[in-house]
Amino acid sequence: MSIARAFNPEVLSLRPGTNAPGSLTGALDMMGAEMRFPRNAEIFGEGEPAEYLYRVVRGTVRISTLLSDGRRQIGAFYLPGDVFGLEAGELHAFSAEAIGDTTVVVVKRSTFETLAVSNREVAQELRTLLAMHLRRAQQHMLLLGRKTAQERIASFLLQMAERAPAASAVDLPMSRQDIADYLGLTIETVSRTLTQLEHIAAIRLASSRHIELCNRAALLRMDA
Amino acid sequence: MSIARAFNPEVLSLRPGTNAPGSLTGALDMMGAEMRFPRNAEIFGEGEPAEYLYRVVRGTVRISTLLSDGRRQIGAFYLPGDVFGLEAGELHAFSAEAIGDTTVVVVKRSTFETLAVSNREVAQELRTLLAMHLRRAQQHMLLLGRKTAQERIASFLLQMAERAPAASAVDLPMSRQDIADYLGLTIETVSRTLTQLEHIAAIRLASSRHIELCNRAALLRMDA
DNA sequence: CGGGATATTGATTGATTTCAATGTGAGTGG
DNA sequence: CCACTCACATTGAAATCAATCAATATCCCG
Repeated sequence: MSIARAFNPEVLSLRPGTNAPGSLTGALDMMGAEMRFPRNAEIFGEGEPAEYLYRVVRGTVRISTLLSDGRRQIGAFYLPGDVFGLEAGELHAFSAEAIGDTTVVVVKRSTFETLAVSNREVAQELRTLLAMHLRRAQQHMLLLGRKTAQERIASFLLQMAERAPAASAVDLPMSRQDIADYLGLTIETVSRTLTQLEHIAAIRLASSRHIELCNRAALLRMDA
Repeated sequence: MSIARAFNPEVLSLRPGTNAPGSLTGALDMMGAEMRFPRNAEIFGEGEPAEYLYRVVRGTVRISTLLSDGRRQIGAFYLPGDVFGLEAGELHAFSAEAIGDTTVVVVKRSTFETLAVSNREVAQELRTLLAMHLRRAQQHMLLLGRKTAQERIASFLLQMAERAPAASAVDLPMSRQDIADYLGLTIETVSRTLTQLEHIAAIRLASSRHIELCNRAALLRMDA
């Protein structure tokens, strides 16, 4: 049983609203219950009913699926501000786990669907959100399909940098294994490729989780 | 300039409606202008404004993007009945081409967006459609990430079979190159893997475009 | 019956995986 | 404060799968 369902979000205290009513993320903040998940806790599992919509407040979330023999594909990482948990059908196609201690706000999906019926702004936002997820999935597809290890790592670093406070360095919340499973590589290849990028002075590995992008142009060139 | 814009769909004669008003595909059929594209014609190009929504009537469509050095990734194939052309932003992230002679119906996106505002059924359908595309993209991601050539081909064949009239055989509208670019493999690997599957009697290559699935269980086992 | 595009098959190369060992860093308890 | 430990990361050597290079083969169409 996932931790998400061990609690009942509805009975948790509501947090005071912080912004525009009517907007989806606003509604999430206003009506959402805050939940905390420790490192590696499951937020929802593959195949479980998709009852809630989530927004990351602090920490990082990964969604993933397992192949029968244990190979894992990570579908996306969600950073603070990201909304996740939207699904095509009634069931989650991926499972979601906290990477490191993570706080999310949660609202019932049905709440939104009700809202969307009367509130065209929310309906529009739900569509925009879905479209954004679709675009990201397509981008990820491109990355997995025909790129070399070096290109994948370069794309990944640039992608993370886009979302980082400082564009010239990234703090990776996830392990090498997570990166590998996201990029369709092995942990060894990720490690080797990073060292290789350091050798050509495209990056600097300040520590294993903190990477400085010394030569953004070089990375962009690799991004193909 | 893409052929799609060489015509103006609005001046083409409207076809009589054939079904439920209010439904999205119904509206597409009713209000949509029919357009024909010869083999390999571009329906829309990457980076062009996403002004229309399309539905395949006859034929097959592929959406693809090119990497800088010519590598191509096919994002999806659309068969008769499929709706495509929805986009996150204002611009197409992929280009779309007809595989073989193809007929589509087209409506302006703005028409739908107007409709969606007043008609919650259409709004709901747009969301469902987006969600379906997202699910497919995620599925495709899985296929590209950590699967062997054999697993990719098996998945692909099963996926095509699901949509075929007879589940025990598939007629492939696309070339080996298209399959390769969809699966992130080379044409040679696709070809070799198909012969290999024939050798183990999982399939039979009646002709290069017509494949009989002799042993669905074996393919499912490979699907991992 | 060409002729060009499409597909298959073969030989070889090469990138990434796999197997294996070593290194590093954070947290714990002595 | 240091030694210990465990998880995580890096590095090395060998094996493997798919890509590449190259040659036929087949199909479709005029």
